[in-house]
Amino acid sequence: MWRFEFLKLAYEYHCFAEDETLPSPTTGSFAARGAFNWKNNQQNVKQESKNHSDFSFQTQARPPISSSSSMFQSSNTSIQTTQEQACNNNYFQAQELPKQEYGSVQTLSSELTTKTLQSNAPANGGFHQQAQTLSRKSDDGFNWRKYGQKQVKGSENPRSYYKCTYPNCPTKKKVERSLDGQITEIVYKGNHNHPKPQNPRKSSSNSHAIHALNPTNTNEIPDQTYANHGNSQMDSIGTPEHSSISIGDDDFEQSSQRSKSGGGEEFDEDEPNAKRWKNEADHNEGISAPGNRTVREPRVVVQTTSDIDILDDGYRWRKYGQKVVKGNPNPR
DNA sequence: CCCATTTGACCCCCT
DNA sequence: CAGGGGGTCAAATGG
Repeated sequence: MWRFEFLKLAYEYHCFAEDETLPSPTTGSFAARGAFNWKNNQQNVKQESKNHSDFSFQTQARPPISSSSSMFQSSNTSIQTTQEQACNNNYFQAQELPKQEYGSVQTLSSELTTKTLQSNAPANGGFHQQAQTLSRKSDDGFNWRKYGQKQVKGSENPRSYYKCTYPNCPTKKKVERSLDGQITEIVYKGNHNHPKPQNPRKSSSNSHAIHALNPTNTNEIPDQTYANHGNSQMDSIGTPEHSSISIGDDDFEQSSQRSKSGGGEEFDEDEPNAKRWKNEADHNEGISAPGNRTVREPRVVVQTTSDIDILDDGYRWRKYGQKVVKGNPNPR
């Protein structure tokens, strides 16, 4: 059961989604990317795409029965495209906003850290197994291959690096796990340039759960479409990964141009992606917020700093109230 | 034998 | 300019 919550500067819009198949409550953030170089692990294929989006989220185990909460925030880092955000049954697009605004968002949630998640993560064995399957077995419907693991300074949790096994797919993800196996953070990089595999190789139970998602289910988690079909309501799965911003809509090239022209963070296409990803991750971490609320439904929060009141998510929103929330200078 | 994972080494961006 | 550190490579290992 997921609940998406769009926080929009002053007002808060709610879009509810329920999805029993989501692996765990997550907290995340978005960041768009510029060009990057992709090097295939086995073929050493250098591939360039001109746009690239990241989606990072921090996650915590969902108790076997009681569900916890989650939320992710869209970082307005450098996504400069059509400002589309959708919270619907199976598709989600984050909107791009000028980078200047990012700082405020970061400040807004800068204190929300992974540690908070960890502290609230249940330490039961059931979750451990879930965490194990989360990345290794493509519970998100995609196949991932682990290509590295490293101990990151400042965190005692090892970080694993995965890449999508689909040929030439640039998508990667980083998974950080706590010592007990709980996933504390996942950072997605790139858009899948292919549809979700019909039969995910290693995805058994989870994949079933994913496929069980009815496209007509209006409460499904935001979905990520692969780059070439950004606007399509393609077969979707309810995983955070699919929430990665489909800023590209059509293809990487267009997205890149948008990113550069939008005054956002400019990425040199020649720049190796390694550090870029690092920076993005930093951004994401800065804006990521933990989903540690003990509400029944995991909550997804998308924060934008757009000046317009209408969320360009393809849906119409009617403001039905405004309130000053304690501890928040901005009226809700 | 094939494929995925492990893991130490290397690359290179950032400070 | 150099060192730190994150990201990636690729040989070794395991299933």
